Amino acid sequence: MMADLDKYDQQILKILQDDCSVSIDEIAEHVHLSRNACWRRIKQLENTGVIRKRVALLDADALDRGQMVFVLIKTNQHDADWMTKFDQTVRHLPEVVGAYRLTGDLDYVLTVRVADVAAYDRFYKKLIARVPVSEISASFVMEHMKDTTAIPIGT
Amino acid sequence: MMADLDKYDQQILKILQDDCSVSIDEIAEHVHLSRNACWRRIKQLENTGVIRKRVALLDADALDRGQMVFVLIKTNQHDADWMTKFDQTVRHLPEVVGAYRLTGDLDYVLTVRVADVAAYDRFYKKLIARVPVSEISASFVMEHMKDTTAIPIGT
DNA sequence: GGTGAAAGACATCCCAC
DNA sequence: GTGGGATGTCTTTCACC
Repeated sequence: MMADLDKYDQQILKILQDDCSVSIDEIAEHVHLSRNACWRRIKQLENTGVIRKRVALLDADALDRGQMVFVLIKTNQHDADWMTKFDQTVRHLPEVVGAYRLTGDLDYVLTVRVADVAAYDRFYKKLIARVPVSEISASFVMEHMKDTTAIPIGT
Repeated sequence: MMADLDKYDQQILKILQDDCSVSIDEIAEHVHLSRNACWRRIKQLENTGVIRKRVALLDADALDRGQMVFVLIKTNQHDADWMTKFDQTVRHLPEVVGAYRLTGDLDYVLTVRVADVAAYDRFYKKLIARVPVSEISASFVMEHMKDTTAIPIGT
């Protein structure tokens, strides 16, 4: 799976996943390549899908979504129908920003963004109205110690 | 906490958190404002911190970090010293991309990005060598059903 | 890989409303 | 707050070493 990325590519990626608003000239200066060489590499990284997209990260508090919640879920219905329903439900509920199927004791974990505990309760009622789950527990985030979209490179 | 963002600001933010490489002209066209009005609004959203940063999202597989792991942690040492040590440990371990202190039965959850199960084991050994935890369990992500950095707006 | 040059797109800022 | 227009910077694409 690992594309063959040399140290120049890795350096470029490190910069861009921290701040993609820097100009190509600045990148070229940091990695000690010409502007053109940098540009060509970035284009290729985009075309090969190593760079998936460029997005703005917003302040959740400013948008009244300051409360992040981890929702741990177990099911007793391990059939394809239930899975499809669950899948569609979490995709459509806007509060859900992450949904993962897991190994181990847990079956699923959701990451949910809401304004406050009351808003979570409304979300919870919506969720269980649409798909039955045998066990569900919410853990509210009290402190974000670390939270990055940057993937560790070369460590 | 909620900044007073009108529908124009909200539309602009929706576009940028999905793709920040679009030009201001395109945004202006979509929200039916002049290029200038859009530009001023974006600058203000940046200055007030509603737009925190702009980043490139990379393909974890291409960087050999395709395995995401949720690490659920409980401690029996609820003192400030332990907390400081734990905090510093997760901040310095590059595999950790998210670390959250929670309410409820769990104390902490980490999101970790590694190449595979063997790499997780190496991480696990590093972690417990640096800070004692009374209970720790790893759940490996089998399927990413949803995974977005976009914060739900106006829903 | 590098240079330079040229075209156009783009962000930026001043002005008037 | 809005839009129009001038300006300079940047990206993008050449051809070529």
